[in-house]
This record gives sequence, structure tokens and C-alpha cells, in this order.
Amino acid sequence: MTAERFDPSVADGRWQAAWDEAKCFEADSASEKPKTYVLEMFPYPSGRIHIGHVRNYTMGDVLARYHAMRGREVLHPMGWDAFGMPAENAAMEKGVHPGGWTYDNIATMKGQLKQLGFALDWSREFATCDPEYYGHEQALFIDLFENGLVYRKQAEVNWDPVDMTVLANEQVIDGKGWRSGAEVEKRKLNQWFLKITDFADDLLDGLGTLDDWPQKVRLMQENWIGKSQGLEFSFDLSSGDKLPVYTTRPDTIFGASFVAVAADHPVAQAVAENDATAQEFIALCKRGGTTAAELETAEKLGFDTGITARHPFTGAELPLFIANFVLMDYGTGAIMAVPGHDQRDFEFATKYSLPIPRVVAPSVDEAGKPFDGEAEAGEGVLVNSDFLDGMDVEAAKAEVIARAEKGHWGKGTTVWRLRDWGVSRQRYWGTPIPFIHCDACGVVPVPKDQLPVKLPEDVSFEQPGNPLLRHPTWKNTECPKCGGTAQRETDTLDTFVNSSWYFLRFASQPADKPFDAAEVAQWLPVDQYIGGVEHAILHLLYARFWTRALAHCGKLEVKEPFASLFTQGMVTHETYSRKDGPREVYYTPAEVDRTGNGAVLTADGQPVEIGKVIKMSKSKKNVVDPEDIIRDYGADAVRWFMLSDSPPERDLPWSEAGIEGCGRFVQRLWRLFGQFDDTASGEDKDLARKTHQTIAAVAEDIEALAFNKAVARIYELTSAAEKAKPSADRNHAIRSLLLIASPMMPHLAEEGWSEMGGTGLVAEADWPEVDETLLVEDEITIAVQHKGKLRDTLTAPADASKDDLEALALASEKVQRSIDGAEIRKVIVVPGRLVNIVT
RNA sequence: GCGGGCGUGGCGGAAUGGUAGACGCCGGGGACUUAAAAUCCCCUGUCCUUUGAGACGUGCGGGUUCGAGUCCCGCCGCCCGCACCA
Repeated sequence: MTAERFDPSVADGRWQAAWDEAKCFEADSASEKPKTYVLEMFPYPSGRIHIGHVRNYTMGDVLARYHAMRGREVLHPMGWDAFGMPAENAAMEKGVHPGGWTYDNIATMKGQLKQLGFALDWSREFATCDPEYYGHEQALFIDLFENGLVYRKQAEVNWDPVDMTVLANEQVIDGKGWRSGAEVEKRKLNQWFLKITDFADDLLDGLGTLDDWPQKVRLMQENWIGKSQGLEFSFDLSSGDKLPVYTTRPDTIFGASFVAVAADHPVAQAVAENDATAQEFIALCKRGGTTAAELETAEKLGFDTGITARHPFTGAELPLFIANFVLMDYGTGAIMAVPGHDQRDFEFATKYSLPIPRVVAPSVDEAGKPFDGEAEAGEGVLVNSDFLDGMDVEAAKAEVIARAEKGHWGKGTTVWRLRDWGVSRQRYWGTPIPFIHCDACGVVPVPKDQLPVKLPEDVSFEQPGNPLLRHPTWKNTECPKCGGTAQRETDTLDTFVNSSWYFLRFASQPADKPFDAAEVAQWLPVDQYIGGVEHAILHLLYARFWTRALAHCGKLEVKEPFASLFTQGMVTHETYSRKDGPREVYYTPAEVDRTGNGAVLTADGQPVEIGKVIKMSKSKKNVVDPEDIIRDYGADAVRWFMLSDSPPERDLPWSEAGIEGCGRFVQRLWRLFGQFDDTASGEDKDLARKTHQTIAAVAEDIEALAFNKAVARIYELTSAAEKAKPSADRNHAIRSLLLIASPMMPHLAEEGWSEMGGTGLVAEADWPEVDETLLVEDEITIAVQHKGKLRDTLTAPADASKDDLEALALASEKVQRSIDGAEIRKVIVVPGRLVNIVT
């Protein structure tokens, strides 16, 4: 007889060891089986696993285990995104070495992941800070360089004065460093860049093939790449200069009533040199918020320079303003303003009493229609526009561009928002950029047989700035070309480079090169990639770019690295706090007793305020440590909770009551497994039907990542099996239940399997067969409606004809009472569903 | 402001245009027990002349349909993203 209770503190470790022993989860690239690559975004080794990791990896684990049961060779690897600033911060704060700190954290977190029993192929584990990994990365970087995708330029960059490093445009948030929060300054430095813009069109087109990506992520990337087509041309200014402008609406050129430049445009700067008022205005423009919402609602302001610009068609002299709503870093930093058909221009023209001509109207007859307080940016036909009159917007755009090109005063251009990726970081804990600066030969790549360029161990973090730069000897070397004295590059690569190809290295890890293209082709693209939506733009776009860049260099066949992407929701928890004067003091869930009506602090028995359910964060102290709950409830209860209730893309509110319920269900299943009875025989048709239906439905749910629904179905079958009398069908139900729940609760499944006398490991078992004939009910419940409302339900054979169902429905006493003798005008019969009687 | 998403019991959420509220949590009642824990059973959208062939009910107002949580139009509210993209 089995033990009364399932004891995860014993069972979890036992089965984890058994899986390791049997090497259940090691992927074989040479396998004949069809292959599936399940990948979750690898973690940064910050110290401890947090609950968001647990949710992410549990979802991936269910998929990995499920596909293995379906007979596929599964690659489900894990590693560490191990370079980055926190390690240097720890080094500065605690006086430890970033490497030691990182590897200690990896050891801790690996132990925590092991406790959760994930079906991971640990044989392929690596950290991006392993010299072996970053050495291969250096080789790839040189390949990109040799293929013209890497270059250096003296460029104005975002300088973070706290972290002493350069930030990508993408890493500047509200004018502040995305990590330090410090106000970003502009500085000129010699930087390394990757030519992501070479692939702008391809990256955009590729989005169209990613049908299994969330629409939202595709849209965000599309907007980020930001393709727009229009006309670039120059105005002749009364000052004698030429002013290039860019417009996406060349069709509206006859509606231009003024011209405007950005505050930091050279024309504005020139004006300001001799004009104190202009100077003041420019200073004013630089104040205030820079977010879209702030700018969008801010009042439009302008400064009339007194200069005029000649309209290329009409010859009219348009006033030139410096305006706060024109951006220097998009297009040419100067615009032709068409107030009738652009809302910003409209507001500006209204404020400064400038003309607002109409050049697009619903029809040619409405050329004189007044504006209704706002610009009309939509479709229509051109009016008041000379040779364009009567054309639609698209035709007019083409016509204007054609004339501009013919007259050599402008040309049609495509403008991208996407800019090249600056990858230089003035930092120690990253991949050293494998180049050498020689006075005679210039910038020379390190010969590949000298890779990796390893980071020196003996560095100090007592002063800010780059330790590589002030290291006494490391940077001194000789030129590989001429043998003369030379210096190593002291910049390291952005950590996003590390995560731009790690999924290739997981698939194939030869010692002598970054990866083997043929082996990579066995696994890529990743069948299911899972991670947080916070990586929607940067990481995912860079990874797509690297894949293309490597293909461009002839290293890869794959184009899109991730066939299907899933972005999971956050784990949330309510907050507990008290007011201490103006300050809000927060308490952790562990400090609070929530068993009563409200919440009280265990320490003093006094109530605390229950706040909103929000993302777990250290500052609000609403965090739960995975290790604590694994200890209290076991890995399977924690995994089950992660999959229950909330759809995986939505936020999951953590609750003590919820995890307790999961713990109870683990025991409930365990008791049911104990009722498996070899000696029982006989049929239970209803239960057999329910079993097969559940097996099929759970498979479908898992494949759709609808884990919450799979969970609900497992509860239902459990209840049905509990209530059933012993029979051969009930044994089959119990055994099937164990198998279909095993991807979610693998330890419990193994323990139950061994108790039931199953052979081998569940981790290596097959998904149960479905008897298709049992999926169809032979009796079904039919709803009978009268006037669209439910009046009765009745049971009928599944193959009952429409006439039979109608007769059956009309025979119902309840239905007859509802009809109450009224004339029946129509009867709608949906076989297998309902009968609706219309009177 | 723009773009995207969402709105269903006390809570998390189910529902190919076809019986709204599956399943879980909370809560209530009962059984077992000397007692507790554990477990099991029942109830649990609102209202009403509280068991009845009852009415109402999926943010609000319209519409399409035999039938709308689901589709269409117009609002309101919340969440996420944002780069004034000319």
C-alpha cells in the first residue's frame, strides 16, 4: 500500500537524481526523431531565482516534456546571460571580483532551478562570461567586420555620467540612463557600430512572416524600424542658404503655409548668434519633458526668424520659424508645414494666425469646405493645388516626386527611424572587442588563432570608469601586422551582443568554432521562445539582426531565429504598508498575517493597509522567494500554481490561499493514484469517454499554451475518477491522468508511476493514446429556447435528425407552457446544440 | 495626443454567434473526530411575494440576428507601449 501522503521533500530530490542518472533531457542532434527546440530567455545571474523565472521556465518545461512524450527529440537548454553592470556594481560595493560574484550567483541559481525539476539539458550549459563563449563571439564580430557590417565612427553618443558608459539610443529612457537613471549628456567618442540599418528593410519584411508572434510585438518592432517614404527637397531661403526638408506628404505641398526648423538646427543656431531673443527661445525649447505624452500635449511654440523660404511651385515666400515640435534627429530637422492636414501644424498655425489652406477634400466640389477645429489627415482628393487637382493622395504624391526629380530640386526618399547599433561600452565586465590599434597600421583585428582576448583578472574597481583603460599592462601588445608596439581596444561589447546568438551556441557547440551550421540547421528556428514582453524590441530585434548578419556572412542558413514567440505575464502580489508620517513603510508577505479579514503585522498584531496587486518588486516588498515556497509545498505545487487560473499571457496574482489549494490538489491526486487497483475489472463507459476526451483536450490546450485550461480539465477528470467505482476503465483513467499531468507535476507522476508498478520513467513515457471513437458522445444535451430564452434542456441521441429534435422539443411540457398556444412561425434546429422556437 | 489590448460573480477566470459563470480560490452549512488537523458531502451571480413554467444579469447606449459576452456603430473606464516620425 502506498504512503498516505506524498512527501516532496524526499520525492523531488530522488526523481531529479534519477533523471540526471538516466540523462533523460540530453538532446541528441543526430537523432532521427523530428526535432523541437523549446527556449526560454536565459536569466541574468543576479543572485537568486525570482518568481518570474519560475513562471517562465515552468511554461517552457511543460512544453519540453510534452513534446518529448509525443515522440520528438527536444532541445531545452539553459545558460546564463552573465556579463553586465550589476557584477561591476557588486564589485564596487562589496570589493569582490565581478567574475567570482557572477559564478557564485550561477551556482546558487542553478541549484534553485534544479529544485524545480526542470527538464533541462544541463550538458549544454554555458555562461556568456566563459572565455570560450566570448572568444567565439569575438570571432563572429571579426567575421562581421570583414563583411563590412562593423565600423567605427566619431559620433555624438549618450554618455551616462554615473555608469561612465555610452548608451544606445534605445537604452535612453526619458533622457536618462536606463539603468542608472542619471541625466544623459552628449559626448563625442570614437565608437564601434553594427550596421543594423543595412537590414532595416529585411527586418521589416520578416515581421510579415512571423505569424506566431504576438501582434503587439510585431507592431512595436515595426514602429521601431519606422519606415516612411516621402520627398526630400530644399527651400531657397531669403538669407541665401538652402534648407533641405523632408515630408511624407508631398501631395499637400500647395498647402504649405510656413516652414519650421528644430531648435538645434544649424539655421536656428545661426539666427541665435546675432539674436538674444532667439537664443532665449532655443533655451526654452530644451526645457521640459521629452516623453511623447508630454510633448504631444505641450503648447506649440515658435519663433519667427524673419527669414523666408520660396515655395518651389508657387514662388510664394513662406515665413521660417524655429519651432519646439520639430525634431532634429528625424528627417532633416526641418519641415514644410501644412496646417490643413497635420494636427501639429494646425495648432501652430492657429496660435500664430497663419493661413490654413485646404488642399485635400472629400470631393472636388468641397474645395471651400471649412475646417472643423482640427486638421484632416485622412484620404480624399486634391483641391486648390494647380496641376494636382482631382488626384487622389497616392497619385498626387507620385506626381510631386516625379516633378521634383525631373526638375532636379528634390527626390523621393525612404527615411528610417532605425539607427545603427552602437556596441561600444567603456566597461570591464563584457566581451573585449578583439581589435588592436597600431600607429602604423591603424585598427587591426586580432588574428583568430589568438582568440579569445581574455579579460585580465587583476583589476580594481575603487574608481569609476573603465578598469581596462587604467590596467598597467593589459592593453599593451604588438601589432599583428607590423609587429610594432600597439594598444588593445579597451571597449567591451554591449551585453545585448551576448544574447544575440546564444540560441545558436545552445544548438551546436563545437570547440573550434562558434557553431556548426549543419547542426544548427537541425534545431533552428526555435520552435517556441518564451520570455518577458520587456524584450519586445531590443533583444528580439538584435537577435533577428545577428541571425541575418551571420547568414549574410555565409555562416548560417536560418533567417528568422524564433518561429514562435510567447510573452508571458508578470507575477503580482498585493502590497502591505503603513504610513509613517509622509513615508509609506512596506512589509513583506512573510511578516504579515492574512488569515483574518484584513491583514495584521505578526510582530505587533496591529493592522496594515492592503494595497494594490502589482508586479513583485523589492521596493514594495511584495515578493515571495521561490525557495521558501518550494520548501513549504514542494516543486510540483509551485509549478501547478504557475500554470493555474490565469492565462499565461496575463498577470498572475500570487496568493497564499492559491498555493495551499495547489498543495492540496497534489495530495488529492496522490490519494487517487493509491486507488489504482490491478485486480479491478469491468467497464465504465462514461469514465472511459471522459478520459479520452480529456487526453485529447489537454494535448490541444498545451499546444496552444492554454495551460490554465489544461489544468481545469485535469481537475474535472480527477473528480470524475474519484467518484467512479473500481473498474478497468477507472485504472486507465488514473494512469492517463498521471501521464497527462506529468509535464506539470513530474515528481508526483514519477512517484505514482513507480507505486503503480509502471516500467521505466514517466519522463521517458509516451503520451497516452486517444480512442477517437470515444470522443463523440452518443447522447447529448439539447437546449430548447423559446423566444431566445432557455426553457428546457433534454437528452437526445447524438445522431437524432432535425425533425426528431423538433418533435422532442415540442413534446416538452415546459416548452408548451411557455409557448402557451401561440402560433409557431419558425423552428431553428442546430443539431447537437439546440432548438429555438419562434412564435 | 497616437498605437495596441482589455472590461464577465467576493477574487483569478471558462464559454467554434447556440444552456453565461466550466475549473480554482474565498465564504457558508453539514459528516467524521473526545477535540483539532486532514478528508468527504452540500450550498454559494443579483433580485423577488426565496423553490419558481419567476424576473434581471457579461462597463454604457444603439444595431444586425431565430439567438449576441462573442459581430457592427457610438460612448465610458482601465492597462500597456511610445519616437511630436512631418
